[in-house]
Amino acid sequence: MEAHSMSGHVGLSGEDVGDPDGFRKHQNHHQDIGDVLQQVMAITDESLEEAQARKHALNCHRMKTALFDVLCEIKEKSALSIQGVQEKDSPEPHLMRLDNMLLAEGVAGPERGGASAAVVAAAAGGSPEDGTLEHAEYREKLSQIRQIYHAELDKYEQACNEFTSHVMNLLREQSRTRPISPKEIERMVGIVHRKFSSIQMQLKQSTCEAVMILRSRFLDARRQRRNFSKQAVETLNEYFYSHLANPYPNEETKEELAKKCCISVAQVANWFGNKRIRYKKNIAKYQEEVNVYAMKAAGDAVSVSSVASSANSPATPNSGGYPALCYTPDERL
DNA sequence: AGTAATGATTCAAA
DNA sequence: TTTGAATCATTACT
Repeated sequence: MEAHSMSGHVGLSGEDVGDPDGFRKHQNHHQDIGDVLQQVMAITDESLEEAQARKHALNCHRMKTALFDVLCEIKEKSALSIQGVQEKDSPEPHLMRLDNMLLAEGVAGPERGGASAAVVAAAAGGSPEDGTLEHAEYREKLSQIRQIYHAELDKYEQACNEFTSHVMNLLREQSRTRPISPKEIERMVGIVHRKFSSIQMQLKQSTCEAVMILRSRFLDARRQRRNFSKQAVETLNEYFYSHLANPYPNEETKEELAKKCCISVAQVANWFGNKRIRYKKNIAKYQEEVNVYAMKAAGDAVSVSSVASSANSPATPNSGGYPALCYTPDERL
C-alpha cells in the first residue's frame, strides 16, 4: 500500500489501477529499476573486473531494452538543448597567421634552400654576394628548428589519432548501453581535435618565436655591417655639403647616388638620415668636413673651368688630399 | 682594452 | 610615407 501511494505520481496516469496483475507488475518493475539504478550508481566504487561483470550483467538484463528506450526518450527531449550548443567553428585568425609565418620562414611546407634568407638579406640592403656564406649557420639552425617542429607535429598527430580512435571505441562500446548518435561521436571527435590543435598552436607559437630569435640573431643587418667604400662616402658627403641648406635628395637623386656608390636607395636614405641628425647634433665637430668639401667643390669648379678655358692654368692646389686621379687631366702627363 | 665612428633599426610624429 | 630621434651592434682606431 505504501508503495502504491509513494509512487502515486507514476501510477496516476495508469488506467490499470483496478487491475491487480498490472499493478503487481508495475511494482516489480519499479523495484527492478531501483535496483538497476543502484547498481549503476555503485559501479564507480567497484573494481574494474567487478564493473566489467556488472556491465555484462546489465547488458543481459531483461530490462535492458526498456531502459534503453527510456534513455532514448530522455535524450530525445534533451536533444534540442544539445542542438542549441552547436560548436561555433571559429576560423582562428591567429592560427592562420602562425601558419603563414611558418610557411614564409620555410619551417612548414616543402624543404627548400635558403631562398627566404637570401630575400631577407637583399631586402636589408646587403650586397648580394655576402648572402650564402653568412647564412650557412642560420640555415643549419633553421633546419634544426624545422626538424624538431615536424617531429613534434607528427607526435601530436599520432597521439591525436590514437586518442580519437580510443574515444570512438569507447563511445561505440557505450552505445550498446545508451543511445549515441553518429553526430555525437562526430562532436566528441571534434572536441578532441580542437584540444589537440590548441596544443599544436602552442607548438607553432613557440616555433615562431624561436625562428624570430634566430632571425634577429643572424639576419639582422646590424650584425654584419660593412662600412661603405671611401669613394661612396666621398660621393655622399659631396652631395650633403653642397646641399647643406637643404640636404634632402629627392627619389631620383637618391637613385643616382645609390648607383654611383654601389649601394641601395634605402642605404642612401639611411646615410642621409644619420648624417643630418649627426651633423645637426654637433655642427662644430663637422666644421672641418664642411670646409674640406667646400674647398673641393671650389676646386672642382676651378678645375673644370680651367680645363674648359685654358689648358695651362696654374695648378689647382690639391689640398684636400682627394684622389688626384679623378681630377688630374690626362694631358698633364 | 676602451672608445669613436658608422650603418641599420625602431617608433613616434608630421 | 618620410623624417627625426634614440638606440643597437659592429667596425675602426688608439
